[in-house]
Formats: sequence, C-alpha cells, structure tokens
Amino acid sequence: MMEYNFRDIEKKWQQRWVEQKTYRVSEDTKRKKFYVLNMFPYPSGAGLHVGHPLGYIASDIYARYKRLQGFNVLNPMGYDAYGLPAEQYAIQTGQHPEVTTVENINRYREQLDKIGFSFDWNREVRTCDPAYYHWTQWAFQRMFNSFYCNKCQSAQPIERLISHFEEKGTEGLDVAQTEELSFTAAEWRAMDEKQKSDTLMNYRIAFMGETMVNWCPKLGTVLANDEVVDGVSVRGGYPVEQKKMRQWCLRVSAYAQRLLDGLDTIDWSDSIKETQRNWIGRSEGTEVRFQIAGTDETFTIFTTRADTMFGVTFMVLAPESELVDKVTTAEQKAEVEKYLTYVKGRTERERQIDHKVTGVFTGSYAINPFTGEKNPIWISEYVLAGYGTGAIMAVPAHDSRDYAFARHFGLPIIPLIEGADVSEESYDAKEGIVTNSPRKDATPYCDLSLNGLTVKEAIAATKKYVEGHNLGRVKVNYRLRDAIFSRQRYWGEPFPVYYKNGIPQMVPEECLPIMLPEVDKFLPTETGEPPLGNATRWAWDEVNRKIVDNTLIDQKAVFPIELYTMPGFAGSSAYYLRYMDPHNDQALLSTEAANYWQNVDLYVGGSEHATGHLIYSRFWNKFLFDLGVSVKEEPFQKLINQGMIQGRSNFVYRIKDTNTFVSYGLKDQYDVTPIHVDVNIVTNDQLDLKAFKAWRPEYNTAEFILEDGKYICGWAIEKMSKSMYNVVNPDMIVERFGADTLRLYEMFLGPVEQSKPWDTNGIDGCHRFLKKVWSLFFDKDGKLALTDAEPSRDELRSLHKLIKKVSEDIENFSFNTSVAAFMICLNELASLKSRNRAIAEQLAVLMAPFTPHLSEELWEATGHETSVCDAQWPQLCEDYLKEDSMKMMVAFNGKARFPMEFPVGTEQQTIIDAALADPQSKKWTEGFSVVKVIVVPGKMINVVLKPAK
RNA sequence: GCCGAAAUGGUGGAAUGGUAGACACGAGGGACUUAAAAUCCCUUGGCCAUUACGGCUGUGUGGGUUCGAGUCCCACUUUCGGUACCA
Repeated sequence: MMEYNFRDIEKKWQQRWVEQKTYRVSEDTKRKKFYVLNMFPYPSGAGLHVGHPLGYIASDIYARYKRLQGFNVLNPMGYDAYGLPAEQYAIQTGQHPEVTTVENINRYREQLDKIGFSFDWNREVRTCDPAYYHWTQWAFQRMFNSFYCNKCQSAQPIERLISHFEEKGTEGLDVAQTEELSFTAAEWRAMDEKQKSDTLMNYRIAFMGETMVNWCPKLGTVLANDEVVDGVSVRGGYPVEQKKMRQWCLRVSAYAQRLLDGLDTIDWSDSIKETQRNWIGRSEGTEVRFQIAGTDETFTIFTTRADTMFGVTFMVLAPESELVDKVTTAEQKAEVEKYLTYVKGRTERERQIDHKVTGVFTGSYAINPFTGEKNPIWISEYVLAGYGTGAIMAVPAHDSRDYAFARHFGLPIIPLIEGADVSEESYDAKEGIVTNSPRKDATPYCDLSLNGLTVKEAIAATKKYVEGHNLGRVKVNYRLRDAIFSRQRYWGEPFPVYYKNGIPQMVPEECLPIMLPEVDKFLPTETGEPPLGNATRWAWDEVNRKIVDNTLIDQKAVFPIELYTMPGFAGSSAYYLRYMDPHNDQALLSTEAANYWQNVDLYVGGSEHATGHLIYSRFWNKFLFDLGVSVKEEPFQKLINQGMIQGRSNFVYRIKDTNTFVSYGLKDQYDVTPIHVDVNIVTNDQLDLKAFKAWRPEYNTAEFILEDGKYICGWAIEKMSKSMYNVVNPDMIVERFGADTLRLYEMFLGPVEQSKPWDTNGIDGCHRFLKKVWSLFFDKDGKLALTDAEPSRDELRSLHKLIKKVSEDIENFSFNTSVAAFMICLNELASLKSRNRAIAEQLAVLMAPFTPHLSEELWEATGHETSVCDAQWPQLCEDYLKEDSMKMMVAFNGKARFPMEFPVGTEQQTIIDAALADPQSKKWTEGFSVVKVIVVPGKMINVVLKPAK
C-alpha cells in the first residue's frame, strides 16, 4: 500500500529546487515586480523553535501566491548577525563571536531549508559581512557629511552649510540643529579647525554629541536601561551612575515631521501607526519668555496650555538646566547644592520608578508677562532637561504634577475653568470655559482677556497675543530623540573614522570598508577603553591610506581609529535595499535595481520593533531617498505584524516530600507542588510514564496515583522557553509529520497577527487532511486514480468556491480560514466521489503556496513537466458559484422559524407571497397582522408582525 | 496614568447586521481487527424533553439603536501589548 510518503517527497523536491534554481530571481522589466520581506533573524544559539517560522511561512505563502499570479517575486532572507549574545559568549569562553555566529547561521539555514521556503538564497546578506557593512559605513559617512535643511525638508551636503557660514554666518539659517547657535561670517572665519569641527557637529546628521548614559565604572561600559536594576548592574551588582559621554548620534529628530506624515501613506495597522505617532510625540505649543525679577535676564518656557497663563503660581527648572546657577541666590545656594547632589545620586531608573515630589526654591522670581506677578522659581527633577526648554511654568490647578508639587510645598492653586473643583485633584482636561483670566480683583496688567472662551479658543487667542506682542513664539516640539549611535562593544560595525588632533576625520570613501580588527580580549581595556582598544592594528595611515599598527601613531601621518562600534540597528536599517542588488561592490545598489524593485511591498515581522527598527529604517530610507539612492520615501508599503507563538506547558504534581505524583483530577486531595514536565513526553495531556521515569534520574523511582489508569497533566500557556520545558522544535515536527503539515498547521492555528499557543496535539488534523489529498489522487497501490471525464457542475462549484475563498483569504492574510476551505472542498469532492483530473490539478495549484512539496509531487504525477511554481493561479468563474436554488430562512419578528427554497432569481414579491402562503406560517401569523416583509436574498425572509386588534 | 488590541464550547478558533459555534483537536459511542496502529461512521455549548417532533437558553457585564446585534452606539469589568514625570 502506497501512502503519502512526505519524507521522500520533501527531500526530492527540496533537492530539485536547488538543482533547478527554482527560486532564483532577476530583474525582468517585462514582468511586474513584487517584493516580499521578513524581518531577518538574529541567529541565536538556541536555534529555531516552532514559533519563529510563523511569519516566514505566511510571507512564503503570499510570495508563492503572487508568483502564481504572474508577478516577479523577490523573497530574500539573511541574518542580523551582530548582537550581544555572541559577544557575551565570547567574553565568557574566548570563542570569537564570528565563529559562534557562523555556527548559528548554519544551524538556522539547516532548519529553514527543511521547511521548504521559496527564498532566493543567492541574495542572502549578513550584517557582519564586510561586503555588507561597507555600505553601512558608507551611509554613516554620508550622514556625517550632510545637514538637514528645514526649508527644503531634505538632507543637503555639508559643504552648502559651510559656504553659507562663509557668507552670512548663521543669518537666515533654517536647519535642524542641536542648539540654536548664532555667529557672523567673520566669527566663523576666525574659528580654528577644532572650533569649526565642533560647530559643524551641531548640524551634521551623524554627529558627535555629549549625552547622558548609564555608566558602570566597574564594568567599564555603558549599560542599557534594562541592564540596570535598582541602581546597580544586573551582571555583577556594581553601582551605575549617570554620566555625560561623547557619543555618535543620528539626527533622527530632523525627520520627525516626515516620519509622522509618511504614516498616512502606508498600509500598516492602526495600532502600530499610533505607537509610532506617540513615539514621535508631536506637540503644538507656545514658547513664552519670562523675565527674572530684578535683572534684565529672561528665560523661555514651553507650554501646550497657553490658556493657563493666568494660573501660573510658580516656575520650575530642570536640575540640569544652565539657568540654575544664574537664578540661585546666595541665601539659597547651600540648599540648592544639596538638592543637586541628591538628584545626581539618583539613577535614571530610580527617577522612573518612584515619582517622589522633591524640589528646592532658588530664591529668585520670574515676572509673568500676563499678570505682572512675581512667581518663585523652583528646581525639581520632574522637569526634564531634554524636553522643551528644560523649564516650565507651573499651573497647579490644571496639571497633576504641578498640583502635587504645589500641595507638597504649600504653593497657591488658582483654578481657571468654570466649575472645576481643584480641592482634591487638578483638572487636567482640555475642555471647559475659561474664567479668572484675568481675575476680577486683579489690577489690569495686559489687554488680553480669555474669560468666557473655550480652552481651545483661549489657546489660540493667547498664541496670537504672544506672537503679536513679541513675548515668544508658537513652537512645535517632538518627543522623538536623536539616536545614540555608538556602543562600547566589539561585535559591531567599526566606524570609518579616525582622529587627527582630536578632530574626527572620515576615512576616504574608496578605502571602505574598514574591517573589524582582531583582538585577543573582548573586554574593555585596563584603561577603560572599549574592546577595540585591545586591537594592535588599529591606526590609520593617512598617506598610504591603510590600516597600520598602533605603534606608528605619532609618527608622521598615522592616527588612532575610532574605538566605538555601531549599534544593532545600524546594519538592519537598510538591508532591504541591499537584497535588491546584494553582490554590487560599487554601490549599495544599482540605479537599475532600485528602479525595478522600488521598495518592499509586503513586510512581515513582530510589532516589538515599532519604536526601534521600524523608526530607524524609515529614517535611514528617507535619508537615502534625499540622496537619491532609494526611490521611495517609505521603505515598507504594507506591514503585517505576526503574533507570538506561546508555549503550552505541562505540569505534574508531586506530593510534598515524596516521589509520588498525583494525576491532575486528584491533585486537590493532596499537598502538591506543580513541576514543569517536558511537553514532548506528554500526549493530549496524558503523561508517558516510561518516558517520564527516563527523563531524569530522580524520577526513575517515581510512583503515580492515576485516574482511569492514566496520568493526566495540568497545563498553562506561557512563553516558549527552555526553562518551562515547552519548546517544540520544527525539525522534530518536520521529521514526524513533514514540512507541508507543519506549514499548514502553523497557518491553521489562527490568524497570523494574533498571539496563540502552540499545541502539537492538533497537528494530526492537518496531517490527516494531506493524507486524504494524497488518496484523492492515488489508489491503494500508488497508481494515479484520476479520470479524464468532464467535470460535473457540482465539482466545478466546489472548486470555484475554493478559488474564490482562497484568493480572498490570501489577500487578507486570513490563512487559517483558507486551510479550513481546503478541508471543506476535499470533503465535498469526497462526497461527490470525484476523482476528476482537471479538478484535482487545480486543487494542487491552489494548495501550492501552503504545501509546495506535495503540490509539486501531485503536479508532476498529473503529467506536468514544469514546476508547479510556474503554473497559473486558477481563474475564478463566478458562473459556477450560482446555486440552482437558494435556501432562505423564514423569520417572524426576527426569529428564524423554518427554511424555504426558491429557484435563483425568484422575484421578491413571489418569495413573500409563497412564504406567507406556506402552511407553517399560519402557526406564527395567526392573531397578528403583517406590517412589512424584509427579504435578504439567499438568507432570510423576515415577516414583521404586530398583534391584530 | 495615557495609548492600542482583545474577551465566543473542554481546547485552537469560524461567522459582508441575517439559522452563533465553520474547520480542527479532544472526549464519548460504533464498524473493521486475535489485538494494536491506521482508517471509516455517529454524537458532542448548556438545560429540559424524546415511540414523533421539539422547546428554552446562550458570544465578559449593564444599557441602547434595529424587524433582527458576537458584529453598531454608550458605560463598565477583566486580560494582553506598548509607553510613561514630554509640561
């Protein structure tokens, strides 16, 4: 008996695909392109579990479907190969990260190959490959040599800015910048080289800046926020402090508005667009200047609530603000110093976790330009130096933080909105009618009155007044920060930068890439320099234009090279462009390739990258778009966020202090401890006792209290992880059921976007289905059992229903329902006893995106010589979908009662008459009169009744 | 706190405002078999009824719109994501 032998079939076709280069693609201007892309994986040491391929399978189905529709489909894959785990492993074992990374990549590749993807492996990229990071370095240099022009909203060569300085200084400048500088052409020309370099850093898109970081002196490295808990490092428990450090940064904030606007042009889920909008955090407000009482000095605050000008009762500065020194009076100096010391000792983390109300009075006052009142100036950590101007006006009645502060320090609270009760808490809502602005008892100070206006109107009126009276300006602020672009790590892209007299210089473009040097230790140096400080060959010979030994520094023209490396997102920001032309050694990609492939039509990946990779990539692409390298402003037209596959853990229950395990149903009668048990020795929650005893030595002598002769395990949905013993490996599934079954089942589990648990038990259904498909084509002896008769109308209807459903479902990414549709169709064919060749062939094509190996085999068996990949997606003929008759439900007052059948196309009135005339209707209509009848063709005849009098 | 998504049988999940629970798993019963596996058939939301038929109830909670609501509107509860002194 010849059964569905998936092992041989899958091996055969996977080999043939390689031999015949089935998935090789090239630019073909005669065909329309379609670019499908998955977020490339970081090859971790743990290998793939069953959750990882979910998105790859979904996009592979889409890619294959598009190909069957005649598109020239680009569906590449590669590796995000730089990353922390490999480096940590290197530090612990001395194993070079490259070795581990390559091992892991090979393992991934092996696992991926078994699942039957249509990737064009010829286009593989690895971020750690010098031929790849050449272009990461190149892009960085271009960013370094660019500034952002606000007027033309695009990146421009830095030379243009320099000539502007030469001619006019900063006059008439409207560009993105770290801080607003002001100098004349003469002043610019008077600057020395170092000063000019420092000044330009204020404008470059890739620039060197001073920023606050978590610094751990004992570990000699910067730590990310999640590597610090309660002020100490997670690894080692060493204290962590806030430190200002020089770092390379990318001026992502310059693109804030374009990043925001672009969201309206792309086909992403509303939730992820919203996340990005929040992250960019555009806020329209007003900057207002306050005069420091008794001086000529002023300072500027930012507010979105210009309507609350008359409710200001104090001012607050960020502790890091440069104003602090200026406004602190002699009497308050000691207090202020004490407070600043306290704040300095607080880590970022502590400030985030507990929002203690703390602060100190500076001794100075600011004059409110609307009331003339003197408001005390305080310092508090709740005001952040990095947002707005680092100074605020406090309106405790209408801001909860100001309110808490006012209550704590006994400062006045003036309500400004009619009916707002501020006795217990502030009234933060931006609605209501403004009052007290100005207060009735106040001496008139300015001619602005907001009383009687709505909040919205009051804000607009105040803005107008501020601009008209030169008190400040209308300003848009963004929450989006510039990205810190350097890491004190080894395993990352080196910077193509060297330092000449402390001034960063770009290595000439023709000399790229600068290769990551060898080191003997992956830790920081003894003097606290990053790991690259251990490299002996890490100096730049400017004359011979090559990397040379460090010992030559200080001789002639040899200079130290940057010791920082780039962060993870550097390599992953433009990889989708490189896939278009992966072997090009002259450019990131050719113009031809860029013009043909344009951008990614469909991008699949996790939503956890919403505020990381997906922002950086969009930024990077926009920059390259400004350079004319990328031809589309947005890199990813449509985005699908696949859900996580969770683990389904199993538990056994050990009676305390014994080696006896009690079955789930009886566990409440004992004092038990639940213990995770390997899900691979449990079937349908029933424990394999033998396998359990063999699982670990201590369970060798285990005894069991069973129910109905079985040991039933408890279960829970948790993250899939080794420690929960709920990891299911795709190789194991492929070995037992085949890749096609795995693909089908992963899709059948539920909607791609949704998180759902993996439960191996359900896979049988999909496997059985494929066996049934096999036996539709072949008899018991393995002979093709199809007939060449004309297909019947019923067969054709079943097929075309399937074509319609599957085509729609794939377009909508609703793969679980298309799998169900396959099963329904097969059942229909079985009940029709259909073995029609024409129908069966079409079924094989429809299934090809889901089960490519099986479809290839069936396609070949039905006498085709080409790959099923080059078949044509079946044409839908609506004609076959028409039923001869339609079944409709007769309902009375919305309640369905009995079915009736009518020939297709029956007149509405005929239907109504027939329904009312039906003897069964009498039961419901007696004693009632008919108000109206609603006919939903093919579904429902609803008779609306009311009692007859 | 704010933003977003969700809540349907024992389980995963279906349902353009029109017979809720498609499809599958599991469970129960049966056929075949010495037996097991495999395969096939029947039942399977709950409650009541059953020699016929059937009836009631049911999509997190409470309201509303509608002839008709899982679906639309309002309020709430819970869960999961994201984010957080952003003025």
